[in-house]
Amino acid sequence: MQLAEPTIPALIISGFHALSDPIRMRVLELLRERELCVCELCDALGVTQSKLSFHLKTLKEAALVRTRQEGRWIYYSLNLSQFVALEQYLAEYRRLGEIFPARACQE
Amino acid sequence: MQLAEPTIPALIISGFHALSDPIRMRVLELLRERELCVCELCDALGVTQSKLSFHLKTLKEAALVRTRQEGRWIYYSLNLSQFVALEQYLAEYRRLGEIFPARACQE
DNA sequence: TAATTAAATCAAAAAAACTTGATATGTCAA
DNA sequence: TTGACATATCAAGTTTTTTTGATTTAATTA
Repeated sequence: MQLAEPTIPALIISGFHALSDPIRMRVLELLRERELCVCELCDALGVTQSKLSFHLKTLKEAALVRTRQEGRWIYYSLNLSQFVALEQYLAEYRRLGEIFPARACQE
Repeated sequence: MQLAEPTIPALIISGFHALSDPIRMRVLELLRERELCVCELCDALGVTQSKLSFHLKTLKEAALVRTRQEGRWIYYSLNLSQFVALEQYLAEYRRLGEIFPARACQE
């Protein structure tokens, strides 16, 4: 992945990138219910530990998840504030629509 | 890119993927001002026509932009409804935070 | 301490995304 | 018509991302 323009924060780009993979999306959807450790996620998703670890790292680097250690387990949970940050980035576009509403009758 | 779970619509995945590249992001930011034709975007971004065409196709397949032909020019503009769709997908996660607020004093 | 388990890391292979330069397509103007 | 221009497409090469299997690290239990 190439470097972003200064105007586009790296966490925004890496956040959207993290959201663009089905396995990672499924991880996030599972974490909506509650925090889960890696082996629970492995079981639920039916993917190898090593593969999952790769995707968890991607999610963590994008700040979409947090981790917490308990004994030898690492529990993953959602970092909602980063979801909000991405949502707000998109919301900037919607505000535009309110300023310049699409003209009717133009396709 | 792998196939998504049935629960995750393809346009959501491809939308986030389209948003994960700096060139495409810059295109979208330029289009916030007004619709632009390909050559205007080329000039503004300083990228080759062929490269830009590749990225525009990605954006279009993700339904983030629309096109309109005028003579030999193709004008690109934002498709705000798809931005809203992505925003709403993320907003589902925020709703969660309201239901299960993060406990204070925990890291 | 030795064995076991959870998870991360690494290197190599595979797959996907992106770039490049050339060519094709369609539109307009001379 | 012919030529010029705007854009899309294509094939080849390059880079990045993802997968795989093996290994490592760290924590726990026997």
